[in-house]
Order: sequence, then C-alpha cells, then structure tokens
Amino acid sequence: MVGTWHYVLAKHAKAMCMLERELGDKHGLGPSEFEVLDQMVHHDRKLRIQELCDEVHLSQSALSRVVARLEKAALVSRGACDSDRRGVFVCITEEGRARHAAALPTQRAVLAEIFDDTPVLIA
Amino acid sequence: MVGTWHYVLAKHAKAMCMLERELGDKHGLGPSEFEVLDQMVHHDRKLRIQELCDEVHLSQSALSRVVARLEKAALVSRGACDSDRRGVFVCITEEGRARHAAALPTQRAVLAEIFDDTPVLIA
DNA sequence: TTGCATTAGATGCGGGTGCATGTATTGTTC
DNA sequence: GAACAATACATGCACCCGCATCTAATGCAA
Repeated sequence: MVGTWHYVLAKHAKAMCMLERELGDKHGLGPSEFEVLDQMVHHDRKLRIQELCDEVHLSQSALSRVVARLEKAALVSRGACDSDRRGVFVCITEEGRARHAAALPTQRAVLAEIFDDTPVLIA
Repeated sequence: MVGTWHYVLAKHAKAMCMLERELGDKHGLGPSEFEVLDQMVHHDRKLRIQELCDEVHLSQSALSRVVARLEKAALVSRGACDSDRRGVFVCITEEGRARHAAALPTQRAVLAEIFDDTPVLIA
C-alpha cells in the first residue's frame, strides 16, 4: 500500500521530469499538451472539452488552458457546438497530428527507460 | 508500458488531489510537508538537506522551501552543521512529531481508498 | 597561501495547477 | 414565458514546482 504509493510517486516524478525536458526541448510540447494531442489522435474525432476532461488527469480549468495553448500553437482548433452553444468542440489540426506523430517516439522512449525495470503490472 | 504509465498518472493525480485536501483541511499540511515529516520520523535523527533530497521526490530548491515552511510552523528546526558549515541539519520538533502522528491515519486512509482496487504490486 | 573548481543550500523567476468564481446558455418549475 | 437552478467553459488568484543563479564554504593544486 504505502510501497505502491512510493512506487507511483517515484515513477511519476522521474517520468514527468524527463517528459517535460524531452518533449519540451525536442518538440515544444509539455506533458499535458502531448497527452491532449494523444487523446485527440486516439479518438480521431472532435471532442467536447468535458469529454477530454474525463480522459486526462487535469482539472477543467487546467484543461481549458492547455487547449488554449494548443490552439495558439495551431495544433488544435476550437469550434462552437451547435446543439449546446455553451459547449466547445476541440479538433486536432494536421499540424497537430504531425507534431504528435513526431513526439510519440520520444514519449515512448522515455517511458521505456522509466519502466524498464518494472514487470508488466497493469494491462 | 503505456498502460503502466496511465495507471501511474491516474493514481498519482487522484491521490495527490485527495491528500492535498485531506491533509490540508484536517492538519494544515501539504503532501510535501507530510512526506518530509514522514521521512524525519522514519529515520528518527537529524538529517542533512541533501539526505532528505535523496528520499523525497522534490528538487533541491523545492525541498529548501518545504523545510522553510515547516520551520516557520515550528515542526522542524534547522541547525548548522559543524563538520561542514555549508550544510544544514534538519531536526523534527516534538510538535512536528505530534502533527505527523495526527496526520498519519489520514494519509493511510486516503491511500487505502485509492489503492483499494489495486492488488499488491510493489513490495 | 593563493587561486580556482566544486558543493550545500537559498532565492528570483517563469510557468503550470487547482479552487473559487464569472459569464453565457440550458433546463425546469410554476 | 419568467424566474431560478444547473451546466459548460473561461479567468483571477494563490500556491507550488523546477531551472538558473547566487552566496558561502570546502577541497585541491600550484
């Protein structure tokens, strides 16, 4: 229990730190930005902010800002939702797809290094 | 690999959030503050800042500030190191021990709730 | 001893986060 | 349909973090 927590703490700290540097230096992306792009690619359709909120581990406010940053970088676009004009659809751009594709190997490499010693624990 | 990473991400986010609220509201401690107190109690002796740095997953600068906060709250005291006058010894106070003892069940309860569904993975 | 690289810890700074709140829109109840 | 609660997203704010840098002390070499 406590051991699991310390494991999570250690891996999270190391991975976050390394992802921040690697993704930042090589692709100009933060871990949260990459995660959102990753979800967009994975779902392969426009998503509501709230849908994204369920998938990434960020508060709604943090997510709102991540999307704003991504939009400023032209990696996603925000569009109004017709059925509910309060809603916002997020749509990945071609440039966003490209940036994600470029960054993916970097992320995988970091994870491979971090979790190298860890047997397959979680499906 | 990616699955493990998402597991770590999810558990870390949930636990951190809950610890912050529970420890903060009930005991006036942040997760980092608790972690440092926990290490002090565990080692049961005065520790160099750098020794703490190896145990908690914080940068040296963050740790320096956590110790400063703890000292301001009179939960630890900082003392000069005779053998190396650059060094700083950190020593937990009686009040610090008491606060830690009071907060420990809260932390354990949070971890129990978070890792309830997780079989024993890491020793 | 003097000079310089190294180390311990503190601090300025920029950036990201969550919470509380604000604004706009929707649903609901009378 | 008017008033009010609820929802979606944005934003002000305070806080914590890591990086770069600063200061002081140490070690080492000439």
